[in-house]
Amino acid sequence: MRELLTPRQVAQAIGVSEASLKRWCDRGLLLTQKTAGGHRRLPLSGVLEFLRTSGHPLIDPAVLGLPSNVGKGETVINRAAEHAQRALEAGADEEFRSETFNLFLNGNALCDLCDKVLAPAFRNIGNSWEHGRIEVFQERRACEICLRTLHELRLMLPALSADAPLAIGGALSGDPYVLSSTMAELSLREAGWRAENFGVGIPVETFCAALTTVKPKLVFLSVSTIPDVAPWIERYKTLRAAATAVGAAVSVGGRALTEEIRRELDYTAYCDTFRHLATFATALRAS
Amino acid sequence: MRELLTPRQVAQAIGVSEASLKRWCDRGLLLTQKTAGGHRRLPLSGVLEFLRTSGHPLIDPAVLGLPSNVGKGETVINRAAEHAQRALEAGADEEFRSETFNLFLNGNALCDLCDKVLAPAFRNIGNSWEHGRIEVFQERRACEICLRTLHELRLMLPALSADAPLAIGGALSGDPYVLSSTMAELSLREAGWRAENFGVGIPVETFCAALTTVKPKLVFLSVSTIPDVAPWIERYKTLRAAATAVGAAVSVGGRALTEEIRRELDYTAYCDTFRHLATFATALRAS
DNA sequence: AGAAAATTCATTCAATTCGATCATTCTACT
DNA sequence: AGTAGAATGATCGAATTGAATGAATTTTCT
Repeated sequence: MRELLTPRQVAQAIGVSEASLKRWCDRGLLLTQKTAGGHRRLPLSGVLEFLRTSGHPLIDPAVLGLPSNVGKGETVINRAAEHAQRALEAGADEEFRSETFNLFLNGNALCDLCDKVLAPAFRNIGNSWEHGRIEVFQERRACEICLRTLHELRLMLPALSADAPLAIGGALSGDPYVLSSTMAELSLREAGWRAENFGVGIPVETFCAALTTVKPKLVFLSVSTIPDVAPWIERYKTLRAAATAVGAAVSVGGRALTEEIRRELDYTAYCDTFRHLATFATALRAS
Repeated sequence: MRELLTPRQVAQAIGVSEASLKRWCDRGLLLTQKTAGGHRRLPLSGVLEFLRTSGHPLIDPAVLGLPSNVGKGETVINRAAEHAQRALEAGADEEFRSETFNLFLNGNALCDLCDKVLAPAFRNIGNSWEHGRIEVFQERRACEICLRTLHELRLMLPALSADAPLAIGGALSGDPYVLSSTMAELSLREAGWRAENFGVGIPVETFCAALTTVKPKLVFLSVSTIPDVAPWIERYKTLRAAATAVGAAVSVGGRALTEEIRRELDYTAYCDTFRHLATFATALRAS
């Protein structure tokens, strides 16, 4: 834990503007040190003292332990993934939430957030789990926390325009990974699509029924695991044919889709990343 | 989402003058925090608490970030289940959301909301699905919508007190129904517990590991389906023994727990409804 | 070590909120 | 009907807040 904090960190942690915080420092409400150049530095103990004596609420506790740079730089993003992983494994939902929100509010697109922070974090969590470094409940708890946060981020997206095209999607039966279809849904919503996520374990037949019922312009399919390749490909072909019949595009993605499997498949777009999905969807919408 | 609101925002939202609102704050009718400069800040959860308990109408929901038509109509909890079912089957998420919020703001406890509206609605949806009246995707979409709304309601609960006891829970492997453990989590949080939901498909061993790691005071187990009774009971007994070893209570619930099966089980409490769970948890907390 | 990028500085300015006071409306009781 | 007491809404000057500015400082790279 860091000892000295910048005014910005403290301002964010207690939920006031930097200007007000500095005024409080100058009024002596907070113990303040100064660098040789005149910049304020606030010892953590003094901040805690202030919180105790003034009764001021602590809005964002996680910031007090976090590095100050919340930007878009590569290193920042990498560190964010590690941080997210640690917070998720520890079940520190507040910390994870505030870090994710920071990244979003600092202008990172949701699809990039998913690609560069959340997906890597869960890849690592998956690794930890396979190597027995963490328990299953930690992985499940992490999913719950992340899902909650994603749902909250969804609320922060701008309202859809009336002419937003419809996309439906999810994962076929046998695929238990709920997060990636939610991430795909969010990426599409961010790109202006009315994306409906059906979740995991959707039989192909009901996908086809949905295609004819709600007539989407796009079907997104998240493929995290394929228990048995040959029948899966057959099922996919059924879906693809149904989509083509109603003029819907099909985008597939997910780490189970190896190059070999993809060679067998016919699709409108294969998306390596959620960013790919978003750009593809934007292009499709324009046409 | 804004955590803290200014008196002006709240005054506009509930349709009274700022002067009156400030008097109410000073009389303790609304939970109020103050900035170092003496300005009032009102946490959203406290405002909602006030609205729910006082029955005061909500004039301008948009200010609080709520759906635009909450607080408008008289929503009776009796017909609500049917309405919710229709909206969920149709994928009308906004409609479902605003109706659920209405019920919440009208002072209905979350556990009652789950018991009297959401659970019946999903029972009916399950029936419709079994009789082929709706497609699988409609049921899954309904789950997604409901889960999102539950997560949103979670944000509206007042902050946990520092001494809130810890509860963990979820559903054992083989149980696919995610909603009920989330409802249990919410009911417990409303009752002042720091409830952590691990979700579905938790192996018994990792439950035991969690018991020794995080040392909860309560384990809640949601049982919607039991694929094979005898081994399930064995697994449960392992869990129960581990809980007893660390002094944790065990509450079970769910429609798969028939009377026959319950006779075989040893537990601290069997909860027919989420209301039962809440009252049991409150009693346990008091001791 | 040096340059570029990011952060923080002090200050100003418009908007908001403070506490207090006053006229009006509502309610309960005789 | 009449009145006392309480709650409401409006208004006031003083104080607080948050955003923006250009200059100075710190951090992060090469």
